[in-house]
This record gives sequence, structure tokens and C-alpha cells, in this order.
Amino acid sequence: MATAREHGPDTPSVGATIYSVAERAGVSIATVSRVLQGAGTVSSTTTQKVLDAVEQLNYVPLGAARSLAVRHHEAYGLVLPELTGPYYSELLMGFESRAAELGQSVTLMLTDGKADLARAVRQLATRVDAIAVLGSAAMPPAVARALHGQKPVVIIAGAPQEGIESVGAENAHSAEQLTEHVLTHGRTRLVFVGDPEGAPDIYERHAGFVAAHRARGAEPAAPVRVPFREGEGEAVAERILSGEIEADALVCANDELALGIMSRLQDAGRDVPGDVAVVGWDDVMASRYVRPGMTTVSQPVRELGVLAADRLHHRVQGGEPHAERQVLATRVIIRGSCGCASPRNTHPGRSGVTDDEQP
Amino acid sequence: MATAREHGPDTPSVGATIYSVAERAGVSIATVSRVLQGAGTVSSTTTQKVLDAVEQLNYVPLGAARSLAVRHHEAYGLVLPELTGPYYSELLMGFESRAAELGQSVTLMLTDGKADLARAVRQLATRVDAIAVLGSAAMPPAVARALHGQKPVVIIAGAPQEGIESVGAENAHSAEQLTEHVLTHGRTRLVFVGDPEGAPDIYERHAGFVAAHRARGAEPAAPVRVPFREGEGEAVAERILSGEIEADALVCANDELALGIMSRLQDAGRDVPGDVAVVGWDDVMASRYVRPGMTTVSQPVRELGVLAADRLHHRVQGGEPHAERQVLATRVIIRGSCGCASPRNTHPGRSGVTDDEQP
DNA sequence: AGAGCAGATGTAAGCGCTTACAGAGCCGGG
DNA sequence: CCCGGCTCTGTAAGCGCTTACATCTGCTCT
Repeated sequence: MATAREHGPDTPSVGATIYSVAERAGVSIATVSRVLQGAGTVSSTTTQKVLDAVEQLNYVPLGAARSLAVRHHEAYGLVLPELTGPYYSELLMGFESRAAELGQSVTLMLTDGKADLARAVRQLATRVDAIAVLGSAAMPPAVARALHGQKPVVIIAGAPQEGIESVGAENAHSAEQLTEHVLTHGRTRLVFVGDPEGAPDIYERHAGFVAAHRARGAEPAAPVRVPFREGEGEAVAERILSGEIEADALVCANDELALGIMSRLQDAGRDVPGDVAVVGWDDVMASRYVRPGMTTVSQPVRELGVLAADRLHHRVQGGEPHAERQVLATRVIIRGSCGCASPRNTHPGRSGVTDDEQP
Repeated sequence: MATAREHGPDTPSVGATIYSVAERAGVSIATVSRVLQGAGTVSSTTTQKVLDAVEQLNYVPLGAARSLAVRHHEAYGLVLPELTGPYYSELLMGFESRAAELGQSVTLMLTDGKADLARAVRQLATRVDAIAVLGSAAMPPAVARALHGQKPVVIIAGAPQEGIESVGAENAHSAEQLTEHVLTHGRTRLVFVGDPEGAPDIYERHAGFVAAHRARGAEPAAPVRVPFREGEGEAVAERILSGEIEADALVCANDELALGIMSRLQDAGRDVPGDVAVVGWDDVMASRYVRPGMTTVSQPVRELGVLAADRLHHRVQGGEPHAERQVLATRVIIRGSCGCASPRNTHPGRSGVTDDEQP
């Protein structure tokens, strides 16, 4: 094998291989490889010859060949449902930056709109050393199980699956804290807006909502189950205006929902938080700009991405998976929409940090 | 080569190769490959045997080996500065979805925070068949040039570089239209906020701003040059409140800036648009939720991503690069912040489409 | 002066796939 | 009954790298 390739003296730069570089530099391909990988010892004059040849031929190594030889893709996969809103983007940024620090590239896959998800994931598994998946909905348990054992997998903010490592942000406790806060404003008819069955995160938040009620000996109302789409907020607002839903405080599963509802209620002349308090989750940018400022919960989403990348790396290096879910702390951000007077919430540019907070 | 590998009858599923599958199925590796690639003809009984073996061994092909053999990575690279705000995410979603349709995976690279950008890009080039880069700042012209000729490259919303294909959204004309609209409200001291030298897009928007003035025989004021960071909006607002900047309308380079300014001005008791009109660019979510609604310009960002992926694919297939920049149309979205009465802008949930628009 | 050794370089064997080509059955028509 | 032409399968030659090992210098040490 490795017979001489045909290469004229003026090989066009495109398609240069390690052979053409070696030939041009008058050395063996092993030496070229050593120079480029910085491994082994190469004299400085030889190094320079090689570098010159690389420059002249405008040589770009073929990653696939290296991967095959070293038996590592040097890439991690990240599977997300989609990218609207700051949540996924933050996560992706954290993941990418850590992966880059670790010398790994990241291959992204979005599940929304994919007809054959299982196929796509399997395909992804083909080109990466490990995979992080956000939410269990994004990866059918069956697929996850198949992959698991083949490649390290970590589930982010999803239902922990048997034997698969998972990481996430804290939900139940902060939700309880947030709900408790609303209750201390004297509200009595709180309603949870969002579908607890829709995602494990939401399930936990709802659990916290329930816990806060129980702690006071109160019985929580049934949740208003709606999906996450922005338009849903308005729809829920209409149901409140029509009297179908009766509440003096709405604890929403995320900010989009909360914002949509608050905005519609205000348009209809309702006072927020006077008539009804509204709180959200995520601390999106808009939550700082609206009046009153949205009381919400900020999650360390970026850190979650970093953590996921770290875990994958650990596993690829041969490390053991964490037996139990790793949970990052969240922070309740109090602004005005919960009923708090918030003289300072009028400086949205200053970010949540300057708002009243509950540690 | 291709000597027999050692594989006990109960080879653990991890690390199964095409050889172990072939052995188990009692066929040659060529047949396994044919079954998996769907190429060539294979009898149904053989196909089934292979599929069974694949299933039993939980075989996941090694993408790198395939890439090496077919001499294609079957992956496109996308280089973005970062991912805050909806702009980049939308672009990425468009890019990913089209790439997926074309059977390509996408490898993402974020430039912010990368110490050695050139190195990172070169590294990326190693693992993909083509690269799309957002904004010229993201890729040093030298790197772009080096890559160009090696791999197809397309620049998205960046300064067109000699010989490198580029795509983008329309700026100058819409900016002129938007500025003209503000001028028709009788405003006379418009100020452009944003750094025209900071990005080609902004440069063009400023050019439109100037053109609208010239068309009326008016002379535009010098732009207030500030970067994009959210905090900048507040800073600019302070300069207005202090009287340092005198204006009755602010044409901002993007919505973040516009929102930050408007919010701060309102906090200080100024009336927007009464005292000063504020318009932005991008039509971010918050622009629909604030009061008054932000007049802005919506770009077909997702389509831009799709287009970029399409162009890369075209080029990888051996197609010719487009000689001139491809430009997608934008849409001016009129809400209340420009001075328009906007009875309907109070339904933010209904999206820009229901607002007054200028075609 | 010869042995021993370290540094520099070359040789060649893979890494796990794809695919051109060849070969083996099997059919029907002459 | 033979032969051309199917259909199906196997053989083997790469794809462009990395890296263990061999080789070759030129020293230093005794």
C-alpha cells in the first residue's frame, strides 16, 4: 500500500495530502505527521522545510483520516429540540466553549422537524465520540438505550433513564420557594400554567408548586395544561378574561407563557400584579424590559452546557459515569409582577443582579 | 491487508466493526456495506442476516472510515460569533435544517472567546466539506483566503471579499425606508445609534439612513458609535438625558440597543415616542412586548441560513460560486415607537404580521 | 578505538470503510 | 446442451493519516 501518488511539481493546492507535502519537503510522511502533531522529535531545519511545504501547498489535513488512525472523532454531539429563546442557545454556548477548550468540535442536531429521529441520532452517533441530549423527548428511550453502551450519553434536563447519566438544573425547590413567595403576598387562588407531563423540568416545577401549598395546608388547583408556544399565553389570558379560569396569581412554566399572558391581560385593562400576579421561569431578556418586571427564576443554563461537555469528556477518557443526577442550583429573581413593590426593577439594563433577590 | 480480526463468538457490542458483522452474518464485508448503504443488489435473505447481525452486535459504523473511503466528510461547518439573541439562533436553525435535508451534519464553531481563531478555523476545515461564516469579523480575511480554494466558503452578512461567495439580507433600502418613515413624522433631529464600521450590515443601514436624509436635502447628524452590548443602550440614554446628545428620533442599529435606550428614557420620565422616537432593527421578541411596540425591521434570518447551506451544497457538488452577493428582502415593521398611533400594536402575541406594515 | 546511547528519520502496518472488478450460479433461447 | 447474460457475492485495493519499530548518524565515555 501507500504507493507513490502522481503529483506533478506544480500540484494544485487543492487536494494536497501528507504525501505531497512530504515529497515537497523531501522527507517522509511520518516526519510530516510528527511536525504537524508536535509529537516526537524533529530537527528545526526539517520542521521548517515541512512548514514551508505545508504553506506552499496550502495543505489542510483530512480529519477523517486522522480520526480513523487515532480512533477518535474528536467531536461531541449535542441534540437539542430547537433553538428559539435563550435557553437552548445558552446551553449550546456553554457546551461549545467547553468542548473547544477540550479540543473537541461539536456537531449539532436539532430534532424539531426531523421525520426519522432515531435514524438521525444513529447517524450522528457515527461521527462523534459521545452525545449529550437535551430532554428525554428529544431522544426516544429506545435509541438512547441502543446508543448507551456504544457511546457515552448524557441527558440534560431530562427524565433520568436507567443507567444513563444525567444532569439538570434544580426545579422543585425553587418552584416551592417561588410559590411560597407568591403565597406570602396573600394570594390564595394560584394556578399553575404549563404541562407537567410535557417535560420533566415542568413536572418538577409543578411538584414544587404543590409542595408549597401543602406546606401551608392548602390544596393547589389543577394546572392549566398548555404547551409552550408563545401564542398559548394569549389563549390562556382569554380564558382568564372570560372567567373560565379564576385566579389571583399565575405561576407559569416559563417566561414566554408568562409574558404572553401578562401582556394580554394588561391590554384588556387588568392590573398586573394588582388584579392578578404573574410569575415565570427562565429570566429571559424580555422579562427585564416589561412593566412590571417579571418575577422569575434564573437557571445556570450555560453552566449546564459546560457540565455536559465535561461529563462527556470524562467518559470518553474512560471515566466512570456519575451514578446520580447532577443538579445545579437556580435563583429566584423577584421583580414586580409577583406583587412586590419594586422601585428598582425599573432599570432593566442593569440585569437581574440588581433586583431584589432571594438567595 | 484486511486480515482476520480476533473476535470471540460473544464479542461485546462495543467496538463492533463491519468485520464482526460480516463474520456473524456469514457474509463478506462488501455485502454488509452494500446492505447498509442500500447500494448494489443483495438478496432479501442475506439482507436479513446482515440486519440481524447488526442488531445483535449493536453495530454503529465508524463515520471516519466511511468519510475516508468516500472522500467526503458529509458535514458542513458554520462559524458564528456567538449565540445571544434570536438572530444567530434563527440562522443556525435554518442552516441545520437544510443541511439535514441534504444529509449533512453541521459542525458549529463559536468565535467569541477563542484565543486562536485562525487555528480553530483551520481545525474546523479539517473536518467538514465546506464552511459558512457569519460576518467578516468572525473570519480574518487571511484565513478566509487560505481556506478559499481548499473548501467552498460562503460569507453570511459580511463584507464581500474578493472571490468569496456571499449572501445577506437587504439593509440600505429598508433603512432608507425606515428613516424616511420617521422623517414623515416630522422629526428633524434624527441620530443613528450604532457603529457603521463595526459590521457591514450596520454600515449599509447607516448608508440608508444617510440616503433618506439626502433625498430630502437634509444633512444627517454624525452617528453615535457604540458597540452592541445591551448595557450600551442605557449609556446612550444617559447621554441623551444629560443633553449631550440632542435628538427627537433615534434610529438604532438593532433592537437590543433600541430597547435599552427606550426603557431607560421612559424610566427617566421621557415620553417615547412623544419626546423622542426610537426605532430598532431585527424584530426580536421583546420588541412586541414593550410599550409602545418597537418599530423595527424584520429580516429573513432563517432563510439566510437555508440559503447558506444550499450554496455550500451546490459548491460541494461541483457547482460554480455565484459571482455576486445574493440578497434577501427585509420588511419594515411599524409599531408605536416611531410615533405612529398604533391601536393594534397592543396585541403583541399576534406577531408582527398583524401590525401595520410597509411592504 | 569501540561500545553505548540519544536524537532524527524512515518503513510499513494498520485504522474501518467503499467499490471496481471478478467469479459463481442460474436461467432461457438457439 | 451450450452459451450469453442475469443476479448475487466475494476479493482486494485503496482512502490519508498515526505510530511502533527499525535504522542511521554522530557523540560521549571508558
